[in-house]
This record gives sequence, structure tokens and C-alpha cells, in this order.
Amino acid sequence: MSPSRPFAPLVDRLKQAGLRPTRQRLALAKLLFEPGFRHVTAEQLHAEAAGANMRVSLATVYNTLHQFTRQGLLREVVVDPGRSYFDTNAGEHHHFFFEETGELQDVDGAEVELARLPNAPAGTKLGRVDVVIRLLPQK
Amino acid sequence: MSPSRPFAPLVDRLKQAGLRPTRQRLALAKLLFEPGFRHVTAEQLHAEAAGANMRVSLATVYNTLHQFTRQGLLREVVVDPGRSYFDTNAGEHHHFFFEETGELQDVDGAEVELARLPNAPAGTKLGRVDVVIRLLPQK
DNA sequence: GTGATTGCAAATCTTTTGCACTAAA
DNA sequence: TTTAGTGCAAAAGATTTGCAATCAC
Repeated sequence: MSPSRPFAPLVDRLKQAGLRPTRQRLALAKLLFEPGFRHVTAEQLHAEAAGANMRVSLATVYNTLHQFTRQGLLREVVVDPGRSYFDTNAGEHHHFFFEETGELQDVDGAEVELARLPNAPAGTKLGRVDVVIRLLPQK
Repeated sequence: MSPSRPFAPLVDRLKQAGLRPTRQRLALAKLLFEPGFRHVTAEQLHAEAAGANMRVSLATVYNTLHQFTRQGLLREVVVDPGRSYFDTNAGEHHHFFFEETGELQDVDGAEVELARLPNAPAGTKLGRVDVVIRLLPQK
């Protein structure tokens, strides 16, 4: 890898998405994209940034998460009333949701086969199809 | 008492669910279950009750929706960050979600075929599988 | 410089809670 | 009675907004 410019790939990624590579966006992108796929809430990410001595306000975390989502860098996952998760895996996939712990886990798109879907109603077109597999603790 | 009493079936339904048929629960049950399948938020239901001159506090609406859900009379649907919908169709089915309007529509369980699902991870067992088909306005 | 971005605090929105009051059994 | 249920107002979260200060280009 190129240790001299650790932010370089992230800079490009942001630029390609049409977002200015500001200090805050780069810091958050680093936390989000470098560790591999993950699911975070705004609060979590904000706490992480603080823990890593990156000064970013919570408002900016929200702004950034939404901008990244709008540009396709992230995907918003809604499974828990009153809390949004953001998924750094923006590809085709689904989710396990552990009801007990509130945790999310990716399920590769290939592991779920939707053999039949209804047609989109008149005036609409099909968007994403989200499959959430809810898991209960085994008794 | 006479079988023509309009609340009688609802009274039984509540009793069977182990819930006291109070004035408020009956009023809400009437709004929820008599018009056929529907999707409501707590605020909506509260407004409806007020409009029909049924005096029910918002806290009671929330309590009641959750009690009904716990007893299997309703199903909570989470698709919109920061708002919960309650679905009076508690049977096996999925949802269309109109992104533009925030509306939900039932999709009969038979119209979606999940031909393949991953196994539940160790220590867990499969719960419900929710399929949300997101719809965009046709451009 | 100029417009985009950020931080802060206040505001908003949904949902929950504590507790005294009321009503069903 | 006795206990579950209700209403109210306050509290708790999560998220958003307004606006002056700051930064990227």
C-alpha cells in the first residue's frame, strides 16, 4: 500500500462522489470505510470520532451520513423504531437482525433468492427490495 | 346481551387477547379493525379518535398499540426512520413502500416467494422475515 | 474572494415515563 | 375492594435547523 498518503484513496472516493474532501468528511470516511463493512448509528460514529481525537460535531456526523447515503457510499437501514443504522456495504445484500441485541449482520445477496415478486403498481417503478431476517435467541 | 351490539365482537377479541375491554381500547379497536386492513401511526390514530369524538390520550394510544402488537392483533412495521406504522393485517404478508409519499401497502404473502434463505446463525432461531419492496415514482 | 461546509445550541418530533386518578372485575 | 388501565405533563431520545464562523477551491 502507499503509506505516504493514507487519505489519498478516500480523497478520490469523495471527489468522485462530488463531495469536497473536508477534514471532517475524511475523518468520518476513514472510520467508516477502512475497517471493512460495518453498521453504525450517528451517535456511535460521533463517539468513535471523539475517541480518535477527531473533532466533528454531531450535526456534521448526521449531515455527512446523509450526504454519503445520497451519493451511494452508504446505505441506510431501518429496522429499529427510532434509530437509523448506516451500512458501509452499499452493494446488493440483505440483513440479519438480532432482535435481542439490536445488532445487524450482512447477508450476501446471493444467499437470498427472491423467486417471485409482484409487479410495481401503476405509476411507480421498483426500487430496492430489502429483506430483513429477524432472529430470536434460541431457547 | 344482544348479539347486535356493535362492540360485542370487539369485546370478545380483546378478551381473547387477555386485554380488558375498556372504553379506550374498544374505541381504538373500532377505528383499527372495522375499516379493514390499514397502516397507521400513533399520531394518525390519535387524531382520528379525536375527530370521532373519542377521548383518548396519546399515551394511551401508544400503550394500546403496543399491547395489541404484543398480543398479535397488530404488527409493527418499520420502514421510515423515526416513525412506526402499525398494520392491522397480522397475517403472513409483505409491503410495498412508496418512497415518495411514505405510504405502505400490503403485499400478500403468496406474491413473494423466498426460494432460498440462509440458516440462522448458531444460538438463534429464525423469526419473521420482512420483505419491503421500495417503490419510486415513475419518471 | 465566494460559496460550500461546519459547529453550536435551540428547536422539533416521536415515543416513553412517573404518578395520581378512574374504572373494570 | 383490588388491580389494571388512563391522562397529563414532563422527560427522553433521535434528528433537524438557523445562522455566524470557517474552510476549500
